[in-house]
Amino acid sequence: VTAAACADARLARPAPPRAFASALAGKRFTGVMRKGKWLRLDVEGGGHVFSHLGMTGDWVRVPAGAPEPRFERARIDVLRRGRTSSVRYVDARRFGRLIATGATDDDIPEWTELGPDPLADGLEARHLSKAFAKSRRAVKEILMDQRVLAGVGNILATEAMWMARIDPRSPGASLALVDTRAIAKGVRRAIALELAERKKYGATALDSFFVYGRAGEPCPRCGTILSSVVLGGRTTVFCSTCQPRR
DNA sequence: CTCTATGTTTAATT
DNA sequence: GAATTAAACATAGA
Repeated sequence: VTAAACADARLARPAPPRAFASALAGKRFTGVMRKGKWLRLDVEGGGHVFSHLGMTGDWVRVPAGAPEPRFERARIDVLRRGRTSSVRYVDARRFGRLIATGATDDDIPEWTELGPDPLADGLEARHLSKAFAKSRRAVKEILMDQRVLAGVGNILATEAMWMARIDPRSPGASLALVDTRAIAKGVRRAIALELAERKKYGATALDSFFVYGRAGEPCPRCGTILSSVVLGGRTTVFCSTCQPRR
């Protein structure tokens, strides 16, 4: 591996620190794991590389020696079976993270504090009950809390609440066990549906959501015009008729 | 020019 | 101290 640009923190712009490159050069990646929106690569001899794509980040593979893609922030060239391939981290808005930890460091708090990943670890209503109990926060904000569930963001949370037929503003503590079960099922279904869509149409920007991004359009279930509110700084679309408040 | 955007962190306020 | 809210980050595209 050879690597250029970027040590840790915010994909620092001006003069990229050398730490990233020196932590990786000549090493081998020995494993990879995903948890929620984070990716963790194991580096031979200890240490990790952590990657989070933020809103607009992406890893793209380009032929060796290809010109630098627009918005490239970091580059990793890998020698494999005698051939060099190049992966570039591109991120227009720079909300992503790319962190190389030293051999003596291990996991970073952003990784350690993540809750269970619904896809990899499964999701039981029991787990959500604990997070909902005693909380007055809006249930959708709790779902998006990465310490509660890893990987559920605005799209999945919005879709899951619509599937569960519950107003996303409902306080966590107001939910009955049946509600919690419906929400757990909604999260699982929203993930399964999105994965199926991606399998079918590839990783291009998706638009096949029931309610996300559809404020002002009729609810696909009952025809009511979909409403929009802001929860935890995120636009939240829901149906005021078939998602009653608890 | 104005508004919004698939996410998280941090400061300020209640 | 806990919880909530606003602001910040940086840029494209409508």
